[in-house]
Amino acid sequence: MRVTLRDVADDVGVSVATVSRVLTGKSSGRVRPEVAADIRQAAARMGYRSNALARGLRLQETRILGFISDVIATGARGGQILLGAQDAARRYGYTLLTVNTGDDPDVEAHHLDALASYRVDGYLYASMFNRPLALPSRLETLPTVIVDATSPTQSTPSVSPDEKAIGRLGARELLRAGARRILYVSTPAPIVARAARLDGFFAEIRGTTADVEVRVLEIAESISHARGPLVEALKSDVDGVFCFNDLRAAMVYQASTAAERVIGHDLAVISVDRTEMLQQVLYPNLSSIALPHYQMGYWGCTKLITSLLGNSLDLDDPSLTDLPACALSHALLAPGEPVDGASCILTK
Amino acid sequence: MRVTLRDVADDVGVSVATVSRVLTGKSSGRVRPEVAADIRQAAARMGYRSNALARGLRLQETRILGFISDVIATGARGGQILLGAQDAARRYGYTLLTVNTGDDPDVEAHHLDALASYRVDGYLYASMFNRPLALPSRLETLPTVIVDATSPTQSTPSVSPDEKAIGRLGARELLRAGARRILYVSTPAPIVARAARLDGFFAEIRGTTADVEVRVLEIAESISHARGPLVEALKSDVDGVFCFNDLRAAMVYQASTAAERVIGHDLAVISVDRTEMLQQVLYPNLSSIALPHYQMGYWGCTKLITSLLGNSLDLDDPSLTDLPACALSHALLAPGEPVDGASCILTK
DNA sequence: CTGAAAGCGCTTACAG
DNA sequence: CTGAAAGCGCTTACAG
Repeated sequence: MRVTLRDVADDVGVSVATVSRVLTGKSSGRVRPEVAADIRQAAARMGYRSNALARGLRLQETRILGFISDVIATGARGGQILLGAQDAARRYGYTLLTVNTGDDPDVEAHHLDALASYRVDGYLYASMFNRPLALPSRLETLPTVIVDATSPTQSTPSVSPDEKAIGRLGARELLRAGARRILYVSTPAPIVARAARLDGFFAEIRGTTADVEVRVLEIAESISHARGPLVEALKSDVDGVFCFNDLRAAMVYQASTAAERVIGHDLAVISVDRTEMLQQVLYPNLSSIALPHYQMGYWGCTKLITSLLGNSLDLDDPSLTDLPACALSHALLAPGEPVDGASCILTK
Repeated sequence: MRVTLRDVADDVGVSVATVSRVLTGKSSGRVRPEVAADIRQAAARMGYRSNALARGLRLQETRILGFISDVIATGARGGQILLGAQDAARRYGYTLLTVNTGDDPDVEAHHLDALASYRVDGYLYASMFNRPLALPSRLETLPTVIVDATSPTQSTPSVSPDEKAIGRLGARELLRAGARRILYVSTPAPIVARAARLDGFFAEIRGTTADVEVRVLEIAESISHARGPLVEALKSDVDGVFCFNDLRAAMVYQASTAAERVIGHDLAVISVDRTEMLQQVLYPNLSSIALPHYQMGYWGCTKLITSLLGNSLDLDDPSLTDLPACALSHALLAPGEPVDGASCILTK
């Protein structure tokens, strides 16, 4: 039913070998140009589409990559990683077999079986947030790149956001906006980003000559618990707030009303995540440092493919070397001005 | 390098035919039980994993399904469709080849080529929001199910939310909470959901004996434009608000502060979408009707697979017949009480 | 109960 | 410049 090499060969009156040579671009100097043209034309006319299974079987190379994520493709951020990876894959003629484990080892095992069955050439292992992430042992010996996480043993290449740079950047923006008594709204969760952003933040503060006071407040993700402490903290003479993420920034917005502090006037606020929905909803617009999810996906996939092909990354390609931790922003702090970039951490 | 049927056969001392029979479950009464046991054991010991490419080539059936979406897998809601589809696929031994078109015809064409190359058995075509959606012509003759959209020509099976039921449900909840002067905050976008939810809403209102007044206000998605009209509207004697979606609900929350109306006290609010992030951020917790994304994905994928297998849907399976347009909810209107369900619209 | 053989659709070394 | 042939790893009708 589907048209095959054989069909095209019969139509033109040549052998399948010749058709194959022409259609895989191995014909220059090896097939008469007129014949090649005929073949290409017939293939197009007949709607020939090479069978990737047969090709994969023969070549022991499928050009399929397994994209494994915990619960990532579910959230908006994870979607961006997937998109970036997909764009990179497309560019090199690869396709992604996506799979979600829901952080369930049984589900993961099932999916790893499936991916192995389809003989994917390599794996992208994506995490829903930056953390040390041990690869399932079955993947340890296979071509794999970790995205938005790091290998605890450094044995696998990975891309993750430069959390310290994010902290630095946030501090810089608040200082630039004139803030001197800063509230740093953090998370109680012991994740990589908590410590690293705080480090970067203080590193930047120490580097300034201004007299700055910082208070760190950790709040949970539930507004009902966070509200009280936040209102309390905002009632003091705070003039700048660094928010660990947009969720907390949204809480700060709510609390600021109760504390009768006007954001953009009494208070400068900077946050991290650039959540689209909150961008549309918060007033005045939230200044937020974007995490480079798309870029990490793109970089991770390119890294994987080039290593599969035995090449190294093309460092002249700006999409590979220019990995900002943030791009444009509604700049509440200095309206109209975009917030600067900070880079990713690439291993190997 | 990879272990094959041949390897297992040699190890046990039988032919590949016999091994194949045992491993595909076609051995009962056709292979001696002891031999079968030996084979299974050897296969497990050697870590044999059947080659899906060879199988697909031989059987002309790959058990791969193409999951095509516009920009859907990028958002949180789209992720849920994908998850549901993935769970259904896994249950039947299928795997998903996911592809994002970004609403770009060239990208779509490229991906359709790729999916055709891999000889996927069928297609799931998912939309980022409920709309009439014409299938690319190449898919028209292939097994396809549309998810979160409807075929304008009714020629392709589809699942989409029962928007009217959502409108009805919202009205019912507001009435139950005692609201009598209702503000219906809609969207100016001419999409299916706008008209259908409004229809359902008014149908429900007309069915009540209470004396209810409704005012419809359409606002765009930008807080800076919406704020003025919303504050204005809320300053009147409104006692209930139906929000077209959570984004608008968040705007209503903001505006209510400026209008000095207290949500949960002066105002009952019901919304649609159940956006997780906003659930965590809005105070008091937002009552929001969830859209059945996971269920639509699950249903669509099951529908596709059963039609591929020549079966019809198993209507005794509750996960297929019980498709609520909403599930649990923080019920601001009547704290603690979950909001009822409303079903999906399934075609064919 | 079991095996030899054909064939799914490709690619490429080999021969001419 | 071109073709016949082998082989990737399976499954299954056919023969025994």
